[in-house]
Amino acid sequence: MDAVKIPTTRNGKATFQLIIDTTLDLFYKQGYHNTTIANITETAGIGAGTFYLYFPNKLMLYKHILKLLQHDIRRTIAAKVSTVEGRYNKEKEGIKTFIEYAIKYPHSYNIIWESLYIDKNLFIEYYDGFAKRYEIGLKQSILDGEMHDVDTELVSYILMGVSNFIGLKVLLNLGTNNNDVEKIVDQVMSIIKTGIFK
Amino acid sequence: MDAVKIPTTRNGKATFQLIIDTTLDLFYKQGYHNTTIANITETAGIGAGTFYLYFPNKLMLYKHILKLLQHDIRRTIAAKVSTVEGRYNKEKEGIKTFIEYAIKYPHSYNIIWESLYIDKNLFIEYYDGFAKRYEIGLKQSILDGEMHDVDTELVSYILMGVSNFIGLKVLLNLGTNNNDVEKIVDQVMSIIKTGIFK
DNA sequence: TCATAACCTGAAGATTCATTCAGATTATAT
DNA sequence: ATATAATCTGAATGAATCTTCAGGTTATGA
Repeated sequence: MDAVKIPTTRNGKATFQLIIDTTLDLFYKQGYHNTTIANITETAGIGAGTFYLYFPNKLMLYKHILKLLQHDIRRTIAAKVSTVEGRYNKEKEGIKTFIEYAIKYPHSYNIIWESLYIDKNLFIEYYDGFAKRYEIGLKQSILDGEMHDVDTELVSYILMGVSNFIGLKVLLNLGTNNNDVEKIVDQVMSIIKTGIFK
Repeated sequence: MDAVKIPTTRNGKATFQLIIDTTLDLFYKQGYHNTTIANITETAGIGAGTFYLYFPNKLMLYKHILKLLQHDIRRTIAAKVSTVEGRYNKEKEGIKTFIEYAIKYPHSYNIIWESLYIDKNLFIEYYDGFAKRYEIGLKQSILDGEMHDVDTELVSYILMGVSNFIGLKVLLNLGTNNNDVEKIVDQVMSIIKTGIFK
């Protein structure tokens, strides 16, 4: 068996969820590679064998968690973006939501990035998928005349790079100005809008 | 002993270097966590005990390598940037050199990023240091009237984010347009210069 | 040349960790 | 009520890996 086994009863579901919650916390604190199965089961207060009732190994558990997080982060951004009009506002809302998300759920941010060092293909799938979605909106904005005729693929990577590094900065508390997300986002947007050179 | 022991004789230096070269390759191909000491010594064709003659453990070897790479990448960029005049040209040269470096030495790029999941402080030190250097140049450009009065800390993170994600894109061969670095850099610069919105 | 320090080896012990499994408990549907 | 499936346990096995060390080789400087 190499797939995740979904429990059917109430007790089973609770244990399943307990494993996921415990693991989220441990992966965040210690990283994927430094977290052992024994580590997870002991912290969760369950028998070692119970783990294997639901997950064939640590990697499958990671993949399962990654999928959950990806859905959640995308859903959150999509929901927020849909509440505003115009590409500029949508872009701003997207970046803001992403950074807020990174601050609110540093676990997620951390675990998604770690995929690069667990299974490179997971990472590629994630960011390539993200970029492709981005491009759809960008292309529309160009058609609408809201945006210059840029290379949408490149711009989607640029925007991901910007969001991710600002997220990283805020998350790791690098530098000094981390207090006010709204303010940070405003500045980022103004730079994206008009460029930095005279 | 918890430090790296530098060899004194010619043979010693050769073995030391052999360990580093072998490890660079293995870390790149398999990642830090999937690379064992036995793995390194066998590939290098030396006895297991020889490793411990120079490095107390894998982490110290990693730190040593990371330091070497950081110096090299910074030196390379600084050298290139100093050959051109004006902040815009310097910025362009910096981004171009960074991306070229990532393509030429994917090992380095990969190993530096991995620090986030080996020892978070190493990662923080690296990028915070990089940002601080960046800021010096940016501040000067503002004084010279070449650049808008932006938040230099924020802009340095934005520029790092952009370079890193473009590097990532090219490296992982994401998307389609990866052939011509010069062309990519030109587009990136034009976006940074004038912004993306009308 | 030869004493000495540096260098090198790989088998062996120690440790950590993943995974199994026989046996026990619990929930649920009929 | 009870048969059945689902759930749970944790000691035990075994595989992978780190690290040491006693003994051997090589290079170098006096």
